[in-house]
Amino acid sequence: MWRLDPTSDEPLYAQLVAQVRLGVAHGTLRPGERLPSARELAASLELNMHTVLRAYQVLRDEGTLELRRGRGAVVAVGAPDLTDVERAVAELAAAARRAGLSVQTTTTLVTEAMHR
Amino acid sequence: MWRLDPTSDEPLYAQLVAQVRLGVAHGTLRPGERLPSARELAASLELNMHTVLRAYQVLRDEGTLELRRGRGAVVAVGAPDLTDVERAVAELAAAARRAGLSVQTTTTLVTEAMHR
DNA sequence: GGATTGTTCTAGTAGTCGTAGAACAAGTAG
DNA sequence: CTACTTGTTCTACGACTACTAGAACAATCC
Repeated sequence: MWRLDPTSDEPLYAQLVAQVRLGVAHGTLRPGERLPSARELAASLELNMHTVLRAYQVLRDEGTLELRRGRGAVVAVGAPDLTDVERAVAELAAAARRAGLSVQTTTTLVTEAMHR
Repeated sequence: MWRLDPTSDEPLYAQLVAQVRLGVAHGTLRPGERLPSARELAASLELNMHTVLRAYQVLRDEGTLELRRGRGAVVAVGAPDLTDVERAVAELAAAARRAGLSVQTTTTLVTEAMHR
């Protein structure tokens, strides 16, 4: 876990957010599991504490994490069942690849479909 | 077409890019069709020409548009068949909604699946 | 009580977004 | 050929975001 690409156009905090979301969605991170503290993770990734905290706060605001002083960041309860979702994702990825669509166009289509 | 939201956190040029991509993907914009010139579109949307041109250049770099001086922006050839893709998108949107996933988490899963 | 950890504050640098004006080059249309 | 259109390139500016940095504070854990 925690593979960051500093040259990406995606902000570092957003990369952290995405990886935690994927971990929770895939079951790699289970409800109740404790993540490294902001200072700890920042030190090991050679980032600033505020960068990590910003990611944690985004995840807290969307209900993925619970943050408490002294204890750190804990994965919230209520992990959804993703078997249907993962099958649908695989089918979509295959269809989009056959059609020659870019990743961006595909995600744009998904975003459009979910906003209705 | 051309519905922009200036209050969105998504940049204006990115909104233009997404709309052209969707139009081409859905067949609303057909290969060979001519888009408004950058100055023209900027005037009608009350934007700066550079903002529109930035969107056009992104679309040119990914092969969606062809830009030529004096003629303007033309949709490139090679529009894919999207029947399979659209069915897969609809199924994924439904599954993600049932699982309670956010739009962002869902698109993150799609991006991850297509990068393999 | 002492250590840990999130919270909040100020502050600085770098880069992006959007706007703005201008001049230029290549193509179109007459 | 001429006039017009259109994309290309350049500099410049204000506003905002991303990231880093240091410090002090408050709630929690052991």
